[in-house]
Amino acid sequence: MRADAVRTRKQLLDAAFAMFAERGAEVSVAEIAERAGIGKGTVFRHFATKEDLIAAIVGDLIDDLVEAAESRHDAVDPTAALREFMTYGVARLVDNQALCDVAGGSVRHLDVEAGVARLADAVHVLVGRARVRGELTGRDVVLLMTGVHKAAAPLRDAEPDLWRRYLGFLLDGLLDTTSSAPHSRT
Amino acid sequence: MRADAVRTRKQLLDAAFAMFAERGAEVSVAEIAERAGIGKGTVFRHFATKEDLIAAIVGDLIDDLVEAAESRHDAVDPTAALREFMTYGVARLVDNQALCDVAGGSVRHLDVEAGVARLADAVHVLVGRARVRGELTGRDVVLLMTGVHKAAAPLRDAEPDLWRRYLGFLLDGLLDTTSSAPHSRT
Amino acid sequence: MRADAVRTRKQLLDAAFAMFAERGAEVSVAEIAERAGIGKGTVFRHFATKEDLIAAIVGDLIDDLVEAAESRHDAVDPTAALREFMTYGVARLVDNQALCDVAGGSVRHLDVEAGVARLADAVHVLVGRARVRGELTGRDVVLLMTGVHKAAAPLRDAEPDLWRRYLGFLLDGLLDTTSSAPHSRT
Amino acid sequence: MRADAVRTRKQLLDAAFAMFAERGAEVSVAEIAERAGIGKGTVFRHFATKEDLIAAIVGDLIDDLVEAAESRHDAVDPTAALREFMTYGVARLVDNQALCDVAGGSVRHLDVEAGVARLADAVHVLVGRARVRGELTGRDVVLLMTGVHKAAAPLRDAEPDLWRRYLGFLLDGLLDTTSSAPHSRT
DNA sequence: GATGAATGAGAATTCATTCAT
DNA sequence: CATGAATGAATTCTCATTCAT
Repeated sequence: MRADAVRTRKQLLDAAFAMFAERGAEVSVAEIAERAGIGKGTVFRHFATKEDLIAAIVGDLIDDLVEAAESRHDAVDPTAALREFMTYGVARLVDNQALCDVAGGSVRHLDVEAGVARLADAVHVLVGRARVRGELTGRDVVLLMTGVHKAAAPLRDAEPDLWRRYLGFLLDGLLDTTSSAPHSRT
Repeated sequence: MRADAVRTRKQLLDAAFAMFAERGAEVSVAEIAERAGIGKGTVFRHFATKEDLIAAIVGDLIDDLVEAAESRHDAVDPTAALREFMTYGVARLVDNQALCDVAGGSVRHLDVEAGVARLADAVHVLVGRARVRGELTGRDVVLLMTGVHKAAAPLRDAEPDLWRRYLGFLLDGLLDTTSSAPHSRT
Repeated sequence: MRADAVRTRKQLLDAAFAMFAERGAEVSVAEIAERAGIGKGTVFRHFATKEDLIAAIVGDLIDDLVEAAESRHDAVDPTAALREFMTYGVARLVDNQALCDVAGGSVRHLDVEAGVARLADAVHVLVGRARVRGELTGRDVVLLMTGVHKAAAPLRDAEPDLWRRYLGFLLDGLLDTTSSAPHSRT
Repeated sequence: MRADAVRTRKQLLDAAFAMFAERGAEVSVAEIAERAGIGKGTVFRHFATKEDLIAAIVGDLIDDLVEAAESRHDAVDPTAALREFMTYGVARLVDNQALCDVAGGSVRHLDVEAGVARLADAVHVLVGRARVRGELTGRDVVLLMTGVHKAAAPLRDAEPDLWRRYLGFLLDGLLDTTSSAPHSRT
């Protein structure tokens, strides 16, 4: 890909990211193109359909979360690592509210589903090492993160930190708190 | 209202309920009318706008939940009552998947907002009597219920009971478990 | 026709007259029915189509004007009579602004056309006796009256009497002013 | 603007002009698009709303009249100039029958109102120099022109030149005829 | 006879997508 | 390659008219 095409693509992704985050999937391609400073046709040159564009944006978000999970695979305190990861992840979702709302289910896209699967795997490793009550899969954690976000979303403007309280409730139910220093008794 | 009008209205509400539950507020009035076996114009005779129709559907759901909450106001075991109510409520949301998605906030309708406020009040009484950890309002409980539902929603078809596990996690974090027999120490 | 049917018809005509006068032909049959305190179906029992109803209303106006013209057929001062008639007629049109606006041409109805023809004939007699410049038919006078009304109509609210000035201009051009006492020199 | 877009726009304006002239503002955008041989969406690409389209059409007509008035501001015989202008103006209205009907007041559009104000000003200069009876503003002249047109409009097809007679009546009432040779007495 | 419930043909407008320039 | 002009299906909503009760 040529240098200017790369730049154009970045402008497009930045604009789409920002607008989807602000207003959800309802934003029109025309608005995104305008904000990106490019023509409508150019959007479709990069992404065959609007859904492909959304999938690309969501994909970037997922990639970021995968990295966040993997970077904690060798954490000294795995339970704290899981807690940190979930906090980080929900914060990301909150940043992208409407976008998540989009990813929540209305988007049925192969790339997204593959990304979610990768994320679930990466998180599963975290879960496996952490001290959690009962059975819990990486996929469970991913779903629960979206649940925390969506529970707090209606009041995002009024109480931007509400999700932290809700995540706290969940973590209290999920984690074996004594495990916050799991190796100390060895 | 005439007998045939009552029947038509019921057909309309049933169709709208089912389609909103399946596919959310995105379904068009035309589709609802077709499924109900009535004309487009008839929908608007019963509900002046599409939003009014949605509000009516959601309103019925909310009324049911309000009643479910109020009927437990004098429960002998208030903590169990809250648990029961939340279980009942999430089950109702699951029945109406996308509809909840609608109630979540995307719909801005006076009737809905009033209903949600009533529900929060009714639940607040339950919360006040139950043994819960820390501060918790009726509104928190309502929001958390939608969160549980939405977390499990993507897998509703594959694992219809997933929400029960997720609700269990939350309740573990929320309730003071010893309170399941609150009077035992008297 | 039974007595109550007569009463119903009068309510309908009164309501239709008032609403057409206020807001023109755009008012819906439903609104007229409501204002008349009768059912929509009853409107169509009396008038097969909305246009028939409009024609009836306009017809009443025309009948009134025909009478106004005929009552002056034997006036002592025919030129003054014509002037009076035109003043009376434009005033009637102004009362019914939007209605006239409707009758102005958009309505193509046999009854209306017949009424206008009768009116033109009745006015023609007036014109024939008055001292007017050049050729002038009854139909000309009728059309000119609507023209005066329509010229002033856009400012009806701001300057309710503007039409009197405009009618004055026209009469100055139309009438032989010395004729105000046409028989005095005999 | 691209060459093909210019052509499309012209087709659109021509079609809209003709159809508004024939049938007034009631014609649907769909019909205009069909007559222009373009898609419905293309109409809205050029004019955001139907009212904008109407305003554009009427605006062109008004601009033409403003120019016609201003070009006569320095006429040697001001009274003849006013007569000429009014003749020219009514002729333009006759070309656009229903369109004028639109401009008459039913359309409430900022651009149109501004244009009419400009026209009234330009005509006022003409009136100020002409020898007219009594008080007469530029706005009066504009309104009276529409009145002449509308009076004759119902018979436009049968007697296309009827408006000339009616304008003659009005001018006889309006103008001080001796002024047709204003310098003769010097 | 009266009623108002039901109808469905439009109307204006939006927007993802295609394609000529 | 990039552009934005053109498209037309889809959407919400209105209203004259019909007809079962």
